[in-house]
Amino acid sequence: MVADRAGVSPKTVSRVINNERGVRAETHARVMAAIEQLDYHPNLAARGLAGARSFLIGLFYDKPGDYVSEFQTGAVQRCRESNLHLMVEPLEAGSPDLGRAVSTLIGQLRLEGVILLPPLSDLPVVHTTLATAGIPAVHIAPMHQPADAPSVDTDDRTAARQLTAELIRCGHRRIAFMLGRAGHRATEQRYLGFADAMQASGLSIDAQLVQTGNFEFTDGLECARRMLLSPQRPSAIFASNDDMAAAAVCVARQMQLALPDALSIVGFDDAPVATMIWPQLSTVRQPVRAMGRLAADLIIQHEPHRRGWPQPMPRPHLELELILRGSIASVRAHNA
Amino acid sequence: MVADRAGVSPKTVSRVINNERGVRAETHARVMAAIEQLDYHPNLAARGLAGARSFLIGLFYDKPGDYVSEFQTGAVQRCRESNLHLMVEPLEAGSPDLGRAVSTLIGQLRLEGVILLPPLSDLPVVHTTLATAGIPAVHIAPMHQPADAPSVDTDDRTAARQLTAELIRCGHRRIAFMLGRAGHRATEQRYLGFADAMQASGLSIDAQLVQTGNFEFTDGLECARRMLLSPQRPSAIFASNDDMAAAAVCVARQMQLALPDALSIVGFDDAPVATMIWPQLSTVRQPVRAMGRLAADLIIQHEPHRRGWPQPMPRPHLELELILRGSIASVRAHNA
DNA sequence: GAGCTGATTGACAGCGCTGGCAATTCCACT
DNA sequence: AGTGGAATTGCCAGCGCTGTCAATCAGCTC
Repeated sequence: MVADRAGVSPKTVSRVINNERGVRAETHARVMAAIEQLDYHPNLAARGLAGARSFLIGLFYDKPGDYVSEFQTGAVQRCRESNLHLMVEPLEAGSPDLGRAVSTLIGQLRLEGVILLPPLSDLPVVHTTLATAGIPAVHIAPMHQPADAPSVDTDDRTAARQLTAELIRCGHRRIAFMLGRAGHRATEQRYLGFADAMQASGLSIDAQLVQTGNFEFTDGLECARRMLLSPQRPSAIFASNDDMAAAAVCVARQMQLALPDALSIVGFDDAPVATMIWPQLSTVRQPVRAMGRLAADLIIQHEPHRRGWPQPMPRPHLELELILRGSIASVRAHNA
Repeated sequence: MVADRAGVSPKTVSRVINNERGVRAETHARVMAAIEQLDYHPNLAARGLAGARSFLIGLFYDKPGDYVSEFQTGAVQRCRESNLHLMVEPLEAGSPDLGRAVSTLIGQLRLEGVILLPPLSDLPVVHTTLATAGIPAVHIAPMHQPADAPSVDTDDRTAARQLTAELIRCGHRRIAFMLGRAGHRATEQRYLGFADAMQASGLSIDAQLVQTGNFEFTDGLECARRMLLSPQRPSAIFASNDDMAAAAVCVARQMQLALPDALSIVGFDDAPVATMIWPQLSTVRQPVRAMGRLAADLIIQHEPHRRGWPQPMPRPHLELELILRGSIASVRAHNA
């Protein structure tokens, strides 16, 4: 069809579409014109079948949420630049036949690569199944970086250190820390950053003031209560995410504490809730969309050559952005 | 491969996979066993190419967010039951070459159907492009229901009426209303429901107490301020979504109003923020995941026959769930 | 047991494109 | 003009399945 109109063979049209070299400029133009006029769109399935590829990248996630949506938007953007498409697949991290589910997906779709959002990025079944099938996978913020696959991370530790340092700079000495879910890289890194800053300033961490909140708002309520009821109340709370920080705000309010003067609260993620409460949360913004973009990029960079990953294994760390808002106040002399 | 092992022709394997009738039970079992043993997964691209279909449904959205992620999860669930896959595609509602983008997508992917999330569900370009290509589309909560395509809606009007009635039952008489963005079906329906309830109780709506907030938190702040500064302060505020309701909470707090006693506030959507502030918002929960499921279902029901949509055009309305939480208080005698 | 009908099954071509080559064209240089 | 080598282009087969239709088979009837 297009070939006829351009007066060339189908193969030449194929060459133009795939941007192969060795097509005379004049021919190229003629073909492009024909494509344009006929509003021709090559059939992905046929291209895939003939070329033994799929033009598909998978994005596997567990729980839906803001994060997923934002991440996938970034990933799709990058995919488009290379004429690929993103296949989103919710997967149950706890399911017993997760492995089977994954192998069905990759078997049917012949995905060219897969992006794993946490906590899937830490499940051995997923990793093994993918590796066995020879499908390149990029792990997002994994707890344990796989030796044979790249990962995309953010430097949570540094950001947590900086945010803690800011609290210290404002005169806070007793700072409570609310941990996220065990087994998440973020949980570990954010705590380490907090500890770094405390240690650097010669401050001790009161074990009573470190509570585990699993990243959930409701857990955060409980943690905050325990913290604020402790004999020596902290002057600041660092929550590992904004949901829990919001919980701390609620509890403080119920206890009639004047915010932020009587209690500074900071979170992490810059979730929507961070700016929907008063005082607005100081927090750390994650470049989620950029991470999606980068993850897709790693897959795409890898793809054309079909060799292993470049060495050293790419492990980009994206920078986080400190967002200081009204939830931090300086400690008055009598509190310090 | 599988055919050999089962001692049948490839065509019979195909029949089994596609669940076609006319395969003897014994043969069917033999093929299934072979499939199982070989861990065989049919190649989607090949199936698509040969069968002139794609096994792909598109989900087009504009802005990422919680809603999208939740919706798509429901849609994928339904797709899996029919061995289909969901292709998510962020599209810029404002872009001048939106039409071209859509036609490229459907041209390449040969989507079997498309689900349009608002505001895309109201853009004529999208609808026309899809219709021209003969691709079934389901419009989610469109402002104007297209005559030739089904839509999935929620009964916002009824829910808004019920929630307003609840406020009235608690003794509220002066109730302010915060409108969403103009041109959204939700904006209109929620207001109408509010007006229904007011009228049913013989209450008048003070024009000063109806403000437009565009569904944004920041706009909500401004609206709430105007409402609460008005000569006769309302005893309750109905915000068209939870983000704006959260804004009202913030403003009320800054004005030292005791919540919920001095001011009741209700929202809509049951967004995450609804339970992350104090008092927790009374609101209306949208069955987002169920909507995703249903939208996919409509496409899938339509597909096998390749005829037009059934008549009358399916326009399911899902029920919303009233969620009553702490943000509503009864009006004291002296306020009423 | 022949004959007939409907249920199963298989043979074959082809979906729309891309690899792997062979054929052709182009161009610089003798 | 003749020649060799590189640059273009086309031919052919086939990717892994399914649509079509013909072939075969099982179960009955007489």
